[in-house]
Amino acid sequence: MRQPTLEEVAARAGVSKMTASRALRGARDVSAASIEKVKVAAEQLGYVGNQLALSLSSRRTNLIGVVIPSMSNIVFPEVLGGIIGGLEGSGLQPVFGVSDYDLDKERDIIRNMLSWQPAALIITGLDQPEETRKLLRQSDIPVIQIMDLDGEPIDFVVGLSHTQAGREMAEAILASGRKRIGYIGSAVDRDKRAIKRRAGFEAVLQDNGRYFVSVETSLEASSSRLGRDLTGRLLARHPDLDCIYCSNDDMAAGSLFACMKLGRAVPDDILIAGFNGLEITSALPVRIATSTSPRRAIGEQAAQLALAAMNGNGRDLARRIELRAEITLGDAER
Amino acid sequence: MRQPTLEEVAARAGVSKMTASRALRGARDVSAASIEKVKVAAEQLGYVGNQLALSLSSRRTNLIGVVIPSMSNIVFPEVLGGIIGGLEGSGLQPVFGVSDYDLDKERDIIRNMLSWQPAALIITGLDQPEETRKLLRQSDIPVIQIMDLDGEPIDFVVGLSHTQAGREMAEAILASGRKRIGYIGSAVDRDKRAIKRRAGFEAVLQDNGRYFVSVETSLEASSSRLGRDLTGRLLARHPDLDCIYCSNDDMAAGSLFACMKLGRAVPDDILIAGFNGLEITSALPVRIATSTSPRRAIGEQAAQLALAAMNGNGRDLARRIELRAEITLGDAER
DNA sequence: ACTGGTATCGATACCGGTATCGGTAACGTA
DNA sequence: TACGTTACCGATACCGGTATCGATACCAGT
Repeated sequence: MRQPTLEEVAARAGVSKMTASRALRGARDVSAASIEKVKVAAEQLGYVGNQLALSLSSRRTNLIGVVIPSMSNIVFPEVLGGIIGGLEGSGLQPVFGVSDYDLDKERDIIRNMLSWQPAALIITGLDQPEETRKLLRQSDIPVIQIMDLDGEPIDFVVGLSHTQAGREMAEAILASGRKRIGYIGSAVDRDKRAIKRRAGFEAVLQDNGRYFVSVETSLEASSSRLGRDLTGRLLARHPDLDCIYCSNDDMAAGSLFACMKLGRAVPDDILIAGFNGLEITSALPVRIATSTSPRRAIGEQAAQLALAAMNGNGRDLARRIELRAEITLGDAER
Repeated sequence: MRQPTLEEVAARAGVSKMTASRALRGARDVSAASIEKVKVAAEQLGYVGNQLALSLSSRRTNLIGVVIPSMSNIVFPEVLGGIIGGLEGSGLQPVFGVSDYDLDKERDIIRNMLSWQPAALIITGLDQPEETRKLLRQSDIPVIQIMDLDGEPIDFVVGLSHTQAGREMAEAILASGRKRIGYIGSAVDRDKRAIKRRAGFEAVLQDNGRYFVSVETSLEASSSRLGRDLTGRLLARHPDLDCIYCSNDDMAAGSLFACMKLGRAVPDDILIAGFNGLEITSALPVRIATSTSPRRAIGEQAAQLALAAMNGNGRDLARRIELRAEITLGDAER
């Protein structure tokens, strides 16, 4: 009554285990007649196969480990969608883990994944501590770090420079004539990439003899609610701001809603800028500025890179793929 | 230079493979001295372990297969978050698959997952065709269907009645005095649960001698942009609507934005109703109606049910856990 | 008739762990 | 002293597949 094994399928088909194995895998050295018999037997028994045995025996798995920091920020599920898409038809199975932006947790997840002997690993960010990096180097499989470019890659990296994204947004905003700029930030202790964007933004401000007029941050994860609340506080203290740079689009949406509630005209009176280019920004009644991160493309490219690296052409592969975030300022009427 | 095996760890520690295995697993029948030696050896070699061999040999895995229809609708990542949370500390590893609302794809994913011998399976919805159900029954592992309650469960089910949710929303809306109600729908061929909500809603309308004044639907996946566009069309034809029921909150947000753009007062002039209770609805400058689906709770309960069912107490477990969506009409000023 | 090649198949040895069970040493007890 | 118990350990047999290699049968060519 258990799941039937290959042995049983073979017995029923009147051939050896080995022949049955070959028949089901479509390998050579089997007669058409045998293939037919085995397929019929497998069908009748509802044979499913055992990947554990397969992988152990053949010493390769079809697993790709993927570690992301969060599930509640839609950006990462979108990256996963890209990875799944990029793996489509390759026969590879992604396995996910969520680190909650916790580097210790990330290490544990990676260790756990390695014990499944994955064919490759895709992890988020470049900020892994030495212990994790050692684990990854020892494992001797392709490691692809995604999302970020600012840092020292282990192996392959696909992403964008967040410092640069912050810098470009600052330049665009300054060019548009905004002068009194505030900042609201979420998860300021954990979200390394938001920190880099802010740093890039502030660097440009400084180069132009400016600085953030006011800053409101929180340890909480980003959300539109948090964006709304921090904006409320920011504007209570500094009603004269003409721009608010937000750690991401969730925050920016909330910031916009706070402005609407206060009767502030966006973007004429005050410009709201975020990051990611979430779908919702294209439906809002007024435009906010954002840089559209190529998150789906990052997933796809990472998946394809993983495939290529597994197939041995590791030598002549680009070890660094830079994708760019595209800025929309939203000053213009659509 | 390969990953070291248990054999090598044992050799280095000067004990047998078996003793090393026991030491690392914390099993009994090993002296403290041996445990120490083995742990040191494992540490020195950077031993990671091989789950494939472990699972094949012990005939049990720590895998829980999870199939969801989409990654781009934030609701499902949130369910996954709940599942991950519910599994925390149990040593179980969730493995995800995304079906894109495609039942054939779902079957293939399930077949693939079964070949990994998971300890349990969590799948979305109750609308699997017979072929898939047969596969699941044969597998002889606990199967937990989530999100929905309207249908015939295979084994366990955790969710809510979408028909009921639609019905309740209709009742609340009618009770608030709305009379001319329109509907906008997304993915109308695939999103079975949205279909059920609409059916429940319409049933109540009918009971009250009413009907949708107008309906706009699309095959596209739900998005705020689609909600905005469909609302635009709806109001162009029927400017006198005093309520729009949307297939979900993404659509409802877009619908709201369209109303704002048109200068319609929400909710006084026109009420927008959605489903899910997405985070964003709590930050909007005006309130929209929604039913908050207990999606994280569904994930958590499903995970706990899976744990319980695996541990053999299958007999005396609730086979059906009903959670309820909580309605917020949003008429009241907050 | 003999040789070599091709197509097909199966026996055997793994893969890297764990389950099981029997063996040995040390210790307590009659 | 003999015996039973307990603590600890390792040999062996798997788990369910695949890799590898040799065996067999059949055919064509000389």
